[in-house]
Amino acid sequence: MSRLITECIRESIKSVLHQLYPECPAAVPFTVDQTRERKHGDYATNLAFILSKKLRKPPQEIAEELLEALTSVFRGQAQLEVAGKGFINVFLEDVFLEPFLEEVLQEGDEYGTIAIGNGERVQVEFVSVNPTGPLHVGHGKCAAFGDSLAKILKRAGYTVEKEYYINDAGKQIDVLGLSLEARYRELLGKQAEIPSGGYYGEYLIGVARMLREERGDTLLEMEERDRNAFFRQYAVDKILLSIRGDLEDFRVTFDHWFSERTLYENGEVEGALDRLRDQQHTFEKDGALWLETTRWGDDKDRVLVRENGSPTYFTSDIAYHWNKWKRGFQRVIDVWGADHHGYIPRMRASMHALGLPENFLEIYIVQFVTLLRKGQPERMSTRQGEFIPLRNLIDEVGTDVARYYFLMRDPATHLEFDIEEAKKHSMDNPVYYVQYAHARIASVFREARKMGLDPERPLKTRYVFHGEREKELVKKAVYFPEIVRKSAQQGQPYLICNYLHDLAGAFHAFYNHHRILDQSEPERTAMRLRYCLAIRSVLRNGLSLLGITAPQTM
RNA sequence: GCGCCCGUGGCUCAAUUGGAUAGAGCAACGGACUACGGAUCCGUAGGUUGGGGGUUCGACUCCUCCCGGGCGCGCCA
Repeated sequence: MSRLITECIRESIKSVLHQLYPECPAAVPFTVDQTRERKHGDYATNLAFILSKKLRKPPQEIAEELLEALTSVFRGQAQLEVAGKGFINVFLEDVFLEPFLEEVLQEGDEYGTIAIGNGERVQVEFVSVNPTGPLHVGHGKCAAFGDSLAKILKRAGYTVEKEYYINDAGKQIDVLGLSLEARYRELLGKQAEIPSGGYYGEYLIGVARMLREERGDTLLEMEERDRNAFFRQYAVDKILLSIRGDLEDFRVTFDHWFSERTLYENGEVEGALDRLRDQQHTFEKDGALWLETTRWGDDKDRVLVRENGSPTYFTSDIAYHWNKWKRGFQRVIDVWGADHHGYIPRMRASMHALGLPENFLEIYIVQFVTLLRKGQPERMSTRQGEFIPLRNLIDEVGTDVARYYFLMRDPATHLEFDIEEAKKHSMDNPVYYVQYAHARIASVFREARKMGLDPERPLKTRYVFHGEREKELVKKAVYFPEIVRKSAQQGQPYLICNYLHDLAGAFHAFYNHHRILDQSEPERTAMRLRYCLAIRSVLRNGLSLLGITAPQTM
């Protein structure tokens, strides 16, 4: 389990706080964090500003009062100063960093594991694309995000399960079956037409070919009801198979694939309806059954059961989330494409109607991707067939690059993805920049072994930092657990990307300014090898949270 | 029309969630050790944070009104 430097500093500050101001409540919400500028020290706290309101004294005065006590608490570990209008800056001594550096080396691949999740059971549901066509690039962004978020939450101490919800019921699937049937008939030289609102994509022709190969023309004689059911199921199975294959090549896997149809088959849709009726949140109008979602801020009430007696998609979705609750998850995360954001209010309302806790459902909205190719934007829409399959992107730029580009930004913002730029093997490309740092360390280790040196050998002396660059590098490396925490709390993998890029930069600078392997300076060489070992662990662990490889050579 | 998201150097994005003089990478320009991988490093230039008003010790961040862009507003899923 990795320790957090900021927590360490906070604890020391808290002890002083109790001595000096016993009247203050235990939980004063002050922050300790890295400074933006070197001259402000390594860490700074805004404690004096926070206390100023309670104590009715100017921040600067309070900071001065605190300084003496703090200085003695941190003696030998750090130097302190009051600066600005009341900031207390912390300048760490080298010895302070030593145990944290040792921790990286000891924990290795486990470094960065923290315990904020307390084993809480969390489910992340993402992608969940209708099995009516292949995955496109926008789905790829959702896939990378959900997968990485799950990894990060796991690292932060949550018990995480990943799930894909298969929408294998409803009208769209009926239309899909009919579309496949039309393609099948075409292949057999029969008159056929794809129904309106149907699926014209070429992939269905491929599916139809497989079908012809397996069954010849025997399906034409089937009874209509059986035939429809058969085409539906066949289309869903084959398309799901290809979706699963694409996801695997994108290194995205799921713990569960949950079928919407089973909710109907097991009576869970009825069960959810009963529950909603019992809670008195439904009413009948125009022959349909409604949920009064406006009660919780939706702009309209929503239909649960149509006039013709069949439940809406909304209803099965409520049943699905009720099912998640019954499975014992304390929190569920839904990752949705931006086109579904209008769906949020009714979904939240339905959670209230079921009587579930306020924070049970968390929804992340992933904005669209604009693919650029030589300045030309390429739009995508599943319905019109003018989409770019995720498969093509993987084939063109590779999984590492695609995942990094999807993850390097807040998913709530529109992403510009320039394919030509992403293909360049140069410093334009942040993925390679980070991976190169890792490969470089591997290369240094290969050289070291040739010289008979073992980077894993523990140090016999104390660490000494030769210059600011070295210290800077180590300081950044041991900040990793902090980044894992922030990233988990905010649900933001991009913080990991930014951090890794920054750490790689610090390493490249270090590498260019210092000779690591120097036979005339064996002790310094040993220390630097230890730093490299630590950086390698952090780079590796960080990349693994993104689902990106850490190569030995490039 | 209503709702949600977004607006930061020429381009793509940060800014520790209200903290100190708004930082990086591309692109531009100028440089780097006959040694560990030059896919690297060092430096220069570039800003009224879309605009106005407000809240306070302090605003890119919060409130309000405009402007511009994206998405949504089915008894579809």
